[in-house]
Amino acid sequence: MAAGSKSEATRRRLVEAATEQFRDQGFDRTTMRGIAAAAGVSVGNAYYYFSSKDAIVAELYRSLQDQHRSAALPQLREGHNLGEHLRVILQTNLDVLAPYHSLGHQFLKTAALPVPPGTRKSSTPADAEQVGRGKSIAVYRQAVQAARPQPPLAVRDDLPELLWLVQMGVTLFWVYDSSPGQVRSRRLVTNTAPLVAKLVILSRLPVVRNIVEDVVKLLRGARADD
Amino acid sequence: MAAGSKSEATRRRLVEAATEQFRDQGFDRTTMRGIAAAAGVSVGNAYYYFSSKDAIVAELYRSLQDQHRSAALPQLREGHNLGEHLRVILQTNLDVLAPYHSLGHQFLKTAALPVPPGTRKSSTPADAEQVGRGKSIAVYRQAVQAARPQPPLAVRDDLPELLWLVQMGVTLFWVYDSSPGQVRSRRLVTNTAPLVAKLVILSRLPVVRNIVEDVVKLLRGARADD
DNA sequence: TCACATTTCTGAACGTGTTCAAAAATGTGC
DNA sequence: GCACATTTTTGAACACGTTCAGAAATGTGA
Repeated sequence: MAAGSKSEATRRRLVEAATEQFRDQGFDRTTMRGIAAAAGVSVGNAYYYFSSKDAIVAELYRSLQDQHRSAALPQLREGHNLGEHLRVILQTNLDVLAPYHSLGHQFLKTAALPVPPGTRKSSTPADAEQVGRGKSIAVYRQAVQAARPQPPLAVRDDLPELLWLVQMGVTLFWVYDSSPGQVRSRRLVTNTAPLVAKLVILSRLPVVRNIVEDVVKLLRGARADD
Repeated sequence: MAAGSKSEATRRRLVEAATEQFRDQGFDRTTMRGIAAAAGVSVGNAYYYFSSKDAIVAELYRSLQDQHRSAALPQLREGHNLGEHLRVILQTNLDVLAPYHSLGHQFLKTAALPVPPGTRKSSTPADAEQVGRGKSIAVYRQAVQAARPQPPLAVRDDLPELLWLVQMGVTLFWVYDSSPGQVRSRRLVTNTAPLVAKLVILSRLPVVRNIVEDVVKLLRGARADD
């Protein structure tokens, strides 16, 4: 067997126990002692694999992001329009996240949003950004590429990142959506997708295109590193 | 003296001690024991006045919102254009929040965003919304009213709420802005204000107005109560 | 097999937010 | 002033996330 497979097994048991308890009892009622017990190890040992309770949540979020990608990508069939693609991706996102709605706030805190100030690791220059941002944008790049009709050239390059921002917004809404089953978030997706698609089409008009360009510039300026 | 003035004094001492420690040491390093000690009372007594550490943060946020209103309103001089007003309000907001940047995430969690699902108090039908939402929107109503030239009639009614949403977005950005002194948030404000103002002017054009109307409908639909 | 280094694991201990029974202080009707 | 209810205060106690010194298990080279 591969070296460290025993270690990997322990780690996997911890993740599985944690995932189950997070899903069934939410964040607060899930304790490190409970996770460790369910995984058959001591508390201290859980901390050998995960530096904090939040770190386990972050791992869970990463895994959900992967599930989302795997579920969404095969549905991006060539020839559908952009609105359809956007709707599918956003809905799949909510589907995957749904069982963990009570963890939503932790997802934001520990993974979805930029690193909170004060905590840094200066490893490689390519530092850790929001979890899965790059990969998520890649999904939208695929969605844009496969869409028929093709979005106007003027916005095509920036579109994947903008659509990812829309996803972030929807996810933010979902996190704080207290409606039963988060119906309101589902409705938001239903309504947002065609609206965004319409907006993309309209960006052929100079007025709209200029606005979009301004917004893109605004976001770039906000991201600039000094 | 008014009845309960001794009690109010204790409460005030707690708030002052907490505010100072939150400002100087941030959220985590401020302890309930520390707050209680600085206020000259026991831990348990602090919980007689505030049901949790978060509740003190919520109170602080409420007070900062009031400060923001008091500082922003007198600057809304008749005759300035909407972009100026928006810039002033947003900048004042960051000015007031600045000393408490390390509390930003708590602000979001406990006050700025809608109540997290699962926690409810069924008092009066008019339930507690986001802290100060109504009052904040009133500031923007005033800003719109005093602006010259007046925004197009088509969007004038919805504008205050939309501008408040912009403020929420900027605040969200600020919370997770790790640039020194949150310069990026300041720049975001500088760039956002004129862009929004330009957009408002453009909403005279049918295309743009329709988009804005669609967005408003979208947000109303998301807020609807089933 | 042995000696030693590294990885994995343990459980007690610390400081935290929060709760609670009961004490002290204050108010109220007479 | 006195009995009693109410408000205010106390400090011990609980469960939690996290840390840590060291024990056990596993790997490594001879």
